[in-house]
Amino acid sequence: MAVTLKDIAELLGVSVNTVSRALKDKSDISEKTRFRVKEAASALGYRPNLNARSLVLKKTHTVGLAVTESDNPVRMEFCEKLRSFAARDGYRILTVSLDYNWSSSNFLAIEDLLARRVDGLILGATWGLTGEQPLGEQLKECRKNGIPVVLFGQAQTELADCVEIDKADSAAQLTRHLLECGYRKITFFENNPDAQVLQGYRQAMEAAGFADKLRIVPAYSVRMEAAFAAMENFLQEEKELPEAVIAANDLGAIGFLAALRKHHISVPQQCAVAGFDNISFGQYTEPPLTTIGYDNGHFSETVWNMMIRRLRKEETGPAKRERILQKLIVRQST
Amino acid sequence: MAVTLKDIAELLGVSVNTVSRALKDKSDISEKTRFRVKEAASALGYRPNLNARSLVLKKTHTVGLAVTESDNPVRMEFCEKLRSFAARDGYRILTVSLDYNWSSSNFLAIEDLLARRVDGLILGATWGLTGEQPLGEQLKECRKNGIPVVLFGQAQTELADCVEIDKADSAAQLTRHLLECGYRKITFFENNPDAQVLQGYRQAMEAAGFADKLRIVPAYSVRMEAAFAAMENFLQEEKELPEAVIAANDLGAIGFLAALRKHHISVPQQCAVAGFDNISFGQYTEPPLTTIGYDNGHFSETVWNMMIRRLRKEETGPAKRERILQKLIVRQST
DNA sequence: GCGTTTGACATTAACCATAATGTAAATATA
DNA sequence: TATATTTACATTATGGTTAATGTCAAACGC
Repeated sequence: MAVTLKDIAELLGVSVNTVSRALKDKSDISEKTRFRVKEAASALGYRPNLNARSLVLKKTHTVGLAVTESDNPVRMEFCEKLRSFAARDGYRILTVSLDYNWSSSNFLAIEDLLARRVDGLILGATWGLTGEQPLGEQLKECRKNGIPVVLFGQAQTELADCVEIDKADSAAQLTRHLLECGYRKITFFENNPDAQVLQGYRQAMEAAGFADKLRIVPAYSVRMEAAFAAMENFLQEEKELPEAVIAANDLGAIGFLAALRKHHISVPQQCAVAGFDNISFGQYTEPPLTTIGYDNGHFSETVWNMMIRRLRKEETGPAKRERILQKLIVRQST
Repeated sequence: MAVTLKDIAELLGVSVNTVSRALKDKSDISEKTRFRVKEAASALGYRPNLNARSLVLKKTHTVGLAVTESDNPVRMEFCEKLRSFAARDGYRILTVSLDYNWSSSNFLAIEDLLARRVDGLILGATWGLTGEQPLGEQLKECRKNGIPVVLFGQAQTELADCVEIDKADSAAQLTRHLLECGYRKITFFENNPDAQVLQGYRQAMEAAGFADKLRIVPAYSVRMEAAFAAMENFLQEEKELPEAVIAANDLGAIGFLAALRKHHISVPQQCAVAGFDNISFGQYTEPPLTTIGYDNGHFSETVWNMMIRRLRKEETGPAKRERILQKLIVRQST
């Protein structure tokens, strides 16, 4: 259906090669022929078939992006910024969403990206990534095939470049801030007992000599509705209000704010609230939210820069590791 | 570098075709050979080259998605849901971001999608889309080449299927709601004088006999920061506070809420606030936001269903048009 | 026992593009 | 003038896959 080089060649009575070279302004073509070819191409509405070109050149100018938590606005913003950096450099981003817990559908999604011969792979790493896992095999395959991989988030592997966010450190910073404010009974809402953030929380509490005040509520607080429900549930069950609560992220903290408001608990007077991620809504909540986060633009740019340097072979050494700075943003919720 | 059918064929001393057929469980292959081939394939780590396959089959199982306002969380959520519907049906979504105003880079972005031979194209339509525009030509090309196109948003063309959001109607509904609440001095913040929302606003005001109360402030209010600034500016310049303000979307409304709070203006007592889109944050603001919007999940599903029906040739007729229902959500900001 | 079917492969063509050679005529050089 | 070079093409190979034929021997029917 679509117009091909062959169609143009047959129309003009020249060879396919001539058409190809003419359209790309290469040598060995007379001005006259070049002109005739370009005329015919635009008259017929020729559009190169990039799949065929990729097949020959072994470059798709496509980078795969596989992310978890794709419903999180911060993550979405990250992906969007990544797309625009990539576009600037002539690459397209093919995005797939992964389950939060490692699953075979995740494996297949990445397999699909590789089957589509992406030039590189950017991967939101929330799993352990030990060598035995199928993902580890995929990463090794990528290395073998010269496909650069950049991980972002919390990765514990040397199999690929990584832009790291030290969640334990950020939790520790946040906890220290709350301690400095004078809060002691600080409760952390986190479903996953192995989460990095809990390590930071524990470490900071213990370092300050308040190990006995450690309090972890095993409830999801990464979404507003879930966090709202978790807080309501918590308020019903507990007799004693904590002095401060930490949510798994800002979305959760916003849910907390709403639940506390519903129960006429003033923030931060009766209970302080803090979250992670520094989402843009944080400065417009009531009260504005104290949080710790990174600059999403800088984060995505760092990830993309690593990728483009690999793609351009400006960087060819072993796996690099970069750490993104977290910034405590103190607002009125603490 | 990557393993091909040929590699397997040579290893086993059979033809490429045999390998291909064996791997796809087709006929004309003995059990023994099939087994040997599959063993070898997994041993070598064979992964089909989907670009080559696409070249032959003329199907990429990829749908292009071109959107404006890609920094809007509602839009991002829409894209994400679309991706998951597509994934369920075995398609990948290749997303490109377009400028809000029609530009040549938009043209090139869509051209790139077509050059990559997407099976279909989903397009966020915020432009007039008259026939003269290059986009109109691209849409005609798609039709000629049998590439289904689904537009969403506000499109005024018969060149493609369209899932429509009647912004004028929603503005009218919102305005009527405010009038019913007893507000009369209703100010609309909208930068674009030709915006559909303003037509709805005017129509509702005039129908209620308050044409003299029409008040439009030409300021951007589609982002929180911009809306915050616009409202502050407005409050400084104007002596008289409106009874209600309408923002171009919920993000803007949230910016308004923050600005009004800063100036100790109570909402909705001194000034009501309303927006568009029904973003999920709306129910967690202080006060919770009155808004009008559609169900994003239903919206994206409708769009995808149109696309998949075209892709599967279950629908082959002329351009279809579907309208998405808008729902007024009254909360405490009015 | 001989023609016919069929099972299990191989061969060839096609998809659309790029790149490496081949080639004939025109021009330049010795 | 004879040879070397250049110009402007065409031809062929290549990329990895699928699909349409080709082929040959074993199994089958009568």
